[in-house]
Amino acid sequence: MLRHSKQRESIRRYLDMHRTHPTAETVYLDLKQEFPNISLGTVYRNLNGLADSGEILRISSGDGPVRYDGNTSPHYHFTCTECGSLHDIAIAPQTQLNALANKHFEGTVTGHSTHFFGLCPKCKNNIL
Amino acid sequence: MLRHSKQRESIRRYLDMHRTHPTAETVYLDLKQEFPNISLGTVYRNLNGLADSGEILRISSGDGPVRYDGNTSPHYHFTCTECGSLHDIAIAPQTQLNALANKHFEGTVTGHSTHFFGLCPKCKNNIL
DNA sequence: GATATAAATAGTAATAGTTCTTATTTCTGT
DNA sequence: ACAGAAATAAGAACTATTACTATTTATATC
Repeated sequence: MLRHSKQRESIRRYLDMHRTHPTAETVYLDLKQEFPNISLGTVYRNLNGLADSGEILRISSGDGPVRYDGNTSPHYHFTCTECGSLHDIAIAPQTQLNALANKHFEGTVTGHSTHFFGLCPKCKNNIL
Repeated sequence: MLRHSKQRESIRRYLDMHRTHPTAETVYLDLKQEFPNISLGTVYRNLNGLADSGEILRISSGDGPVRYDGNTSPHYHFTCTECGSLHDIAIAPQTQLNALANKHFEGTVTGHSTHFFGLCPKCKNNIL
């Protein structure tokens, strides 16, 4: 039986208000203002629970810590190879990729995860 | 100045002969037959060096250890959500994704990494 | 071939990110 | 109010990887 907790509610609200793709560590440090005794384990447990139930997204660039996203509407992500910043890319789900992959694979492809790389707007202009 | 080493040569050869997408740990344990004193650090250093110079590929599914691939010809990868096995998917580079992403992003998208998920042939048949 | 030098190694410590364990606290149904 | 179950805080443990350092090894030059 799932029970209410102030901490989980606060984590959910944090992700809903901040569209900064924070790490567990960032959420933890920020929520310490509200809950001085909150523990990192609680943040991880709840972030992963929320992600498992589809209320938030887990973003992994393949490098560095996992980031979380309160925006569950379909979109993709981008990491700047220069400064490491993470951005949203508003393109529709590329479901044709799954279909294409299925044609070339004996198993069943049900999904994919695509992460883009390049230069963010800031770094694009700061190139010396 | 880059110098020859028996260990690096053996690691390169291992990746060239085994198309099993091994982890650094697996390469380490297997090469111990040939070099009983080889160290895990040496394996990591060389795998990463080879990947940086484009001689092998680094594969990250976003979960678990990095895997390495001696097959540098363009292809994609798939992880079975049931058993965790990793497979090749022989589809051509989807460069149009970068173009599409660029249209919806202020920065410059130069590449992407796509990883597929689903059921491998074995697990597809073993569903009880 | 001997030798100097810089690169690579083995062995191990250290780190980053995350999960696990346990005693305590807090929900919530009765 | 209270019992039982779920969630928590605190910290230990774990996994994957990188860093450090003394020693070994490759290779350019003599």
